Amino acid sequence: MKNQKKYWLMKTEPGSYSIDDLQKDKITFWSGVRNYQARNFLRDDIKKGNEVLVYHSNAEPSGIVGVAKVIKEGYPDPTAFDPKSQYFDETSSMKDPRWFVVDIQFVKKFDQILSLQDLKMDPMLDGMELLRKGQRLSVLPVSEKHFLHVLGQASRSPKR
DNA sequence: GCCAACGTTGGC
DNA sequence: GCCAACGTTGGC
Repeated sequence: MKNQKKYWLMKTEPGSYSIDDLQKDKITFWSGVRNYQARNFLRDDIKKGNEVLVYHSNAEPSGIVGVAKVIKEGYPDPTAFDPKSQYFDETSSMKDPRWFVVDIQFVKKFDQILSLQDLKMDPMLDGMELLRKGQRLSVLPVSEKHFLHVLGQASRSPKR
């Protein structure tokens, strides 16, 4: 069976790259992922046209801040080959690249962040990978049901 | 800054 | 292959 996952969540620390940076850049390559499970998603499973929830971690508050779309599938992470990059990895070679990236394009920034606290309190999101205790993966699959629900929550009129 | 919950490394 | 030591992530 082909892998049919279509929706993903990608974490970033807004201090290093935020949704605002993505909105400004329009397109970026999602670099610096140095975890094998996340690498496998980037290399094998994430397809052109897939949609991505952008998540701010180590933020105030942490939470989902917007949506992006995959426009180019996995290819070797150029920062792994760059000795000047903080993501440089001498064990990754051009011939046998160890780390991968995808290109994503900005789609939208939510009017209000969906904080981790909001997400945890939402019974519709029970079972969401992101909310699993100890979950540290920076690239995660999201079910269609959860993805659509998050979009719905984000487009509601702001709480006051 | 603390620390739980991971993932990775390397000795054996 | 086991597992202790170490490093990292990320909430709080």
